[in-house]
Formats: sequence, structure tokens, C-alpha cells
Amino acid sequence: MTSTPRREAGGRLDPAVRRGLIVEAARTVILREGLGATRLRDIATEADVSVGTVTYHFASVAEILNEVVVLETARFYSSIIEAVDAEPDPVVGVRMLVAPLFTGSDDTADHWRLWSDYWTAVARKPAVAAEYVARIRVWEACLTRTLRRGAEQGVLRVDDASALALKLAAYSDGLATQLSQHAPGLTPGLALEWMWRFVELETGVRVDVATH
Amino acid sequence: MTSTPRREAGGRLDPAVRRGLIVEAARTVILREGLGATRLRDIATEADVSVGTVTYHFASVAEILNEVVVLETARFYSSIIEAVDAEPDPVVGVRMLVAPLFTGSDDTADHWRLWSDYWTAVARKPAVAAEYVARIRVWEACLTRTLRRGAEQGVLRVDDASALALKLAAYSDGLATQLSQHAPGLTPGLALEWMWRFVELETGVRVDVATH
Amino acid sequence: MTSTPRREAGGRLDPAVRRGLIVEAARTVILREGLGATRLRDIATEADVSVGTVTYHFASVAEILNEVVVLETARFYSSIIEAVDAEPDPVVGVRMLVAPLFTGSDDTADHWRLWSDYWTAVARKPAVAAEYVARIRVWEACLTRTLRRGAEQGVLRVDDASALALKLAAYSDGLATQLSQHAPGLTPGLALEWMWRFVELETGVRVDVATH
Amino acid sequence: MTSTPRREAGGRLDPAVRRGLIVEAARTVILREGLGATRLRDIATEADVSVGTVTYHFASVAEILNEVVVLETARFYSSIIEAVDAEPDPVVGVRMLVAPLFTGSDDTADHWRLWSDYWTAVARKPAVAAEYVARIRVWEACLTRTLRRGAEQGVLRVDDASALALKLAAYSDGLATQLSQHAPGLTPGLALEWMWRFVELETGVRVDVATH
DNA sequence: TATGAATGAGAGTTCATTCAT
DNA sequence: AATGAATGAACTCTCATTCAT
Repeated sequence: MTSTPRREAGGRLDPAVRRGLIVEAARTVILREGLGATRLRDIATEADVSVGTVTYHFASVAEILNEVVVLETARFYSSIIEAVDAEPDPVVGVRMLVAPLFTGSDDTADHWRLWSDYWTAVARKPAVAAEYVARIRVWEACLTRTLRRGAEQGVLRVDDASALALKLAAYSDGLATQLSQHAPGLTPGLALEWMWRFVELETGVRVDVATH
Repeated sequence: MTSTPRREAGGRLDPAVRRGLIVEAARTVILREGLGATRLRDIATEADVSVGTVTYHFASVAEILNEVVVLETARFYSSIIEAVDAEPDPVVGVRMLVAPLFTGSDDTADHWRLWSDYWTAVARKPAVAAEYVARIRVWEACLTRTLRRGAEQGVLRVDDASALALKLAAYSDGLATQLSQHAPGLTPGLALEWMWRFVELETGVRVDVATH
Repeated sequence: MTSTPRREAGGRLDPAVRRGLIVEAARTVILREGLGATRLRDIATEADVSVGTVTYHFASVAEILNEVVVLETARFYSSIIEAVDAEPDPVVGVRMLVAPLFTGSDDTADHWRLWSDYWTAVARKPAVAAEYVARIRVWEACLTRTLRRGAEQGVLRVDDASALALKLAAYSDGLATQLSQHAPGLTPGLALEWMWRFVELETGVRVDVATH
Repeated sequence: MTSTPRREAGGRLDPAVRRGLIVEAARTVILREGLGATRLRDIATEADVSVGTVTYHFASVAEILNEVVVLETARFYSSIIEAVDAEPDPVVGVRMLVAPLFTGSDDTADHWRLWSDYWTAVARKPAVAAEYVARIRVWEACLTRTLRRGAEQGVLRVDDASALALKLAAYSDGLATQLSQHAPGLTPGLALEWMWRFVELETGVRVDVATH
């Protein structure tokens, strides 16, 4: 009776589009089940296509999983890093890099969950790990650049920019882990405050002006 | 009626002893293969018993894995915590709690690897996760007590002991993760130095006298 | 209404032409991969068309495979048999029938390979096998006719022409098999010599004058 | 009511015995379906065990198939060759080697069918083929030895023993193929007669005394 | 206690076939 | 006539678990 042709999700799509949908579905499954429990069949169901369709577009499950992490990195970091490198004020830049890690949104939580899954999965395969390290280090590299600019401009007191960037990466990673474990009394806001305090103690500069 | 039920020539063993041997074997396999790739068969082979023997002593593979983490926690933290609680000097106590995390020994690396494996495996099962959280929190609780003693004795400047303990837990966790990823330039010794600096900045007291 | 329906820039082709191209491609794939490992996709790729085009022109993969062997038989035997039946001298006729089987050219090797592949594939389906037998028996039938002519003309000593033809078919088949297995010391030239010797012993007539 | 314990074929057997049963079942399936159409599930069903049992005893389907051909060779040729090498009269020896190839029994037919399957399967993999060639050449090697003995004892007129053995191998192979195709008028008995005639023409000695 | 042969559900992957465009 | 995305059945192989010995 309706003029809409009965199309039950399994229509004919451009391969690039279909791949995107499958990768998105895989991301959902990974977040729900965990990386190690993500099955081809679950991905297919989540993407509302047949198993054959998934294997038609991807050579293996591993390829899909890879694509998920590539996409995730791009999605989460690319725009931030671009903006930071364009930002003239290094202090603002630091703020722009750190703040998104502790928004408290589901999106941020998902992001951390995904990353922690990948890290443990990849930890035992040094060859593969290297590739992923390169990927996550882009955030740290940008932070290093920004801190160095701050030191050059005299607005931040930084001896070793890359060491401090690594410290901040470690601290934020640890705090995010604690958040994901629902450590008693810890909130994203508090975690962020602690990050600012850490920066302040190390560089002698208050960075969290915007949050007050 | 015999008084020597302990062992009979590589065959029958006291169940408790056999369980212990199997758990130890499972730990070895997990460290070698990763938690997700640990097979019942591999555990049996490593323990030098048959598959049937393993399933005779344990209801499921999950139960073995559980025991491994219970044992690991006891092994790693119990004696430390006991000693710290008996130590009159809070500053020495803090040192005793933090230093073992970054010895650079294989043992320490194994410990962190095991924990990170378990965390990602358990993260999606809140019920199970809670149990594990309780376990790891004993270290943090001891640190809280020690910091509080330090504040009471006036040797440490601490506002909120449990908050600082959590910060230190997060920072050490993050640094350990970076170490396991072989972050460029980072060594266990350097990580420990950074920990001491963190404590110093937060409490106004140098804690690392012993290392200099 | 146009008078040139033959081809349109790599696209549409007369169905008969397209079928021929696909069959030819299938033959190439079979020779490269073996009959059991010949995939529809490989045939399509080899023919430089899509999978859909292949299934549009053929009801099933089996149909293509069938066409290959039909074509192969025609290609290999038709002209020979026609020429032999037109040849007045029976001895020359025998020579014309046997010699092409052992030329040592790739073409001959390919032909035998194809046939042996088909035989084992079809051996378990008596109905299908009968059809193939009929096909290969045309060579044998021509040989029988030729031998009979030779007996009638008194140039060959032959009791039972069809029996001798069958013997020669068996011997040539066996020698071809040994050749395909690279039996040590055996060459196409030697195999042919052995064939001539066999004919000589059976008929009392030297047939291989041309090769000396 | 009966005292026989209800055992439904799937009892607990010694691995060596079970392997043997599975290999035997695989042979049956190969003969029925063809080598390329032999499925793990069919083997399991034929052996009256579960799929898991088959994979428990064999690492792969290929391993089973291999075992089948190894067993087949041993079963068919070993005792014959041993007997021939022990036989003082070379003429009798030749008879003992050739006669079993054309008994007309189902067993012989099965043997040839199996071999032809293996040859085409292996033809495209020269590395694997070498192994199989070595196996089938044992018959030919024994024939060569026997012919040479006959020549030395002056009872057979043989120029090149290995060449003649190869000819006989080829001829018998070709005749067996024709038999399997039910060539009109050909019977095992006739094929054997033809073999004897071939030997007689080549060596000048009647070998088929026993059959008259 | 200890064993290991037996099991079968479920994993990833292959592939001929279908059909909307 | 030609396409190629979509399908799902069928394949081999893995593995925790069961249970007779």
C-alpha cells in the first residue's frame, strides 16, 4: 500500500559505503563483546547483511578489525591535531589536546575501551604493535611540538618536551583506565582537574582557565 | 590409613598440590601465549598432566584463569603490604609500595602483563570486574593508610590521602603501560624517578633518598 | 536495425563469440589450476569479463567445463580424422593418426593433461562417462577403419582390426601417462618409436619410414 | 535383556586401531565419491564416528588421504614383490608381477581407480608427485630386476630391461584404463592375454603357460 | 585420582549462484 | 548483453567438555 519499495536493509550499495557500514557495525560489536569475542557472524548481524556479504567486502576478519582502529584513530585525533597545530597559543593548544580525553561522554569512554582492547591484543605481536604505536603516538608528537613552542615563546617552563609529553600520555592513560573501572570518587571532571594540576606543577603555568 | 598421602611417583598427588601445579602452569602459558590464546591443552601439557586431569581438578578453564589472578595478587602484594603496615616510617612505607612496581625485572613485567590481560578480558563483565577491582584496591588502600599516617605524623603534606593514592595508582599504571609498549627513552629506572618527582611535587617531600 | 551487431568497444559481443572466449579462458584456467581447482571467478578474470557475464551465458560451471572438452576433442581430432579418411595409403593413415599423439609440443601435453583430468572427474558418473567415451572412440574407430583397409589391400597383416586399434589406444594412453609423469629416460620421440615397433611386431610392417 | 553392553559403534578404541578404521573408511569414500569429492564429514559418517574423532586422530584431511595411498600401495604390492624376488624362475616372476593387475576382481578395479585419482590430483604438484612416483615405481623396479635376471640366465631375450619394464608398465596402465572405461569387447582375461603376447613378441618367450 | 578418546557446537573462509541495476 | 553486490550452504579445523576405563 505504501509507495516505498520493500527494501529490507540488504540493498545494493556502493562497496565503499558498505565497507564503512560493516566497519561501523564491527566497532559496535567490539565495544559490546570485546575484541577477542567479536565474531564474523555478529558483525554481519549487526550490519544487517549476510556473512557472505562481509567476506565479499573483506578478505578476513582481521582486516575489518584493522580498519576499525584506523578509522577510530582518524575520527578521534585527526581534527584535534590539525586544530592544535593551527592554534597560535601553546597553552590553549595543550588544553585542546587534553580536554577531549575526559569529556565524560559515552563516545570518549568507547574510545578508551577500544584502545585498551587493541593494546592488549597487539602487545604480544611486536611487529604489528609498531604500526599501532606509530598511530597513537601522533597525539603525543603533537603535544611535544606544542610544549616546545610554549617553551620557545617563554609561556611554559619545559626542560624536556618529549619527556613531559610522555608523562602526560602515561598519566592520562592511567586516569582513563581508572575511570573505566569506576574508581570510587573519580569523575571525568576530576580527572581533568588532576591533569591540569599535573601540568601546572610541571610547567609552572595554570592551563585550566577556561574551566573556571 | 597410610601417613604419606602426598605423592606417588609422578602419579597421584594431593589435590591441593596438583591444583597449585596446574595454576602455575596456566600462568606460564598465559604469559607466553596471552590470555585469549590460552588453551586447556597447552595448560595440561605445561603442567605435564593429561587434559582429563585438569578438568578433573577444575570445573572449567575460567576457574583456572581465576585462580591464576588470585594467586598472582597474593604473591605480588601480600608480603609488601604486610611489611609496609609494620613499617613505622611512612616515607619508607611509600617507597616500599612504589619501588617494586618498577624494578625492571622480568617478574615485574610479567606481573603487569598478566594484569592488563585480565583487565581487558574482564572489563565487559561488571560483576566479575568488581571482584578484581577489590583485589587491586588493596595496594591502593595500603597506600592511603600510609599517606594518612604520614600526614598525621607531619612528615608528608597530604590533603586527601585516598585521592593522592588514586593519582599514584593511575600514574604508575600509565607508566607501566608505556613501559610495556617500549615507549622510546623510557626505562623502569626513569619511570621510578618520575614517580618520586610526582610524590615530591604533591607532598613536598623527597622520597627517593635510597636510590641516590 | 544496425548491420554491425558484432562488438561494441570491449562491451557487448555476439553471444556465440562471447561463449567461445569464455570457453577458451576456462581451458587456460583448467590447464593452469587443474579441473578440480577451476573457479568461476578465475574463468571470469581470465576471460576479462565479470562473474555475472559468465553465468549469463552459461547455466552452470559444469556446462562450461563440458564445452571445453567438446571443443578440445574437435580441435585435436577432427581435422586429423578427416585427412586420414581421405588418405589412400593405409600405412600413411596409421602414421597420421599416431604421430600427433607424441609430438612433444606443449599443445600435445596440454591435450593429454586435459583428458586425464576429465577422465578422473567423470569416471564415477557412468552416464556422463559414456558420452565422453563415444567422443574419444572416434579416433579409435578411424584407426579400425584404416587398419581394415590395410588388411583388405594386403599391406597390413591384421586379424582383428578393432582389437588392434584398442591395443594401440591402450598403449598410446599408457605411454602418454608415463610421459606426463616424466618417467626417467622416456621422451616423446622414444614413445613414438615404441609405438612404431609395436605396430611392426603386430602387423609385420614398418610404419615409421618417414622418421628415418 | 541382553548381556551385551549397549555399544553403538562409537566405543573407545586404541588410537592405532581407530586410525586404521578411519583410513579404511576414507578409502571407501574415495572409491565412491572420488578423491576431490571426499569430505571430512563423509569419512566420519562412513567410519561411524563424529567429525571431532576424525580430527582428533588426524591433523588434516590431507593426512588421511595420504595414509590411504600409503596403505594401498603396501597392501597391493608388498607381498607380490617379496614373493617375486624370492622366486628363482624369472619367467614365473614376470607372470607373478603381471597377473595380479588383471584379475577382474573388484579389488583390482578399486586399486586402479584409486591410483588414477591420485595421479591426476598430484600431477600438478611436482614436489608431491616425486614421492608417489617413488612408491609406484617399486613394481617397475622389481620387474626390471626380474627381466635382467631372465636375460642373465638366458631364458629371456632382453636388450634393455628397464626400458622393457617401462613399456610393460605403460601397456598395463593403458589396458587397465580401457578396462575401467568398459571398452567394448575387452575383459580382464583378454587384457592379460594381450600382455603375454606383448611380452612374447618382445622377449621371444611364452610366459602364459600357466593360463593354458 | 588420573586418563585420553570421543564429542559436537561453532569458528573463519570459500564459492556457485541469484538478481537488481 | 553485462555487471558485481549479495547470499547462504558447505567446507575444514578448533577446542572445552564429557565419561568409560
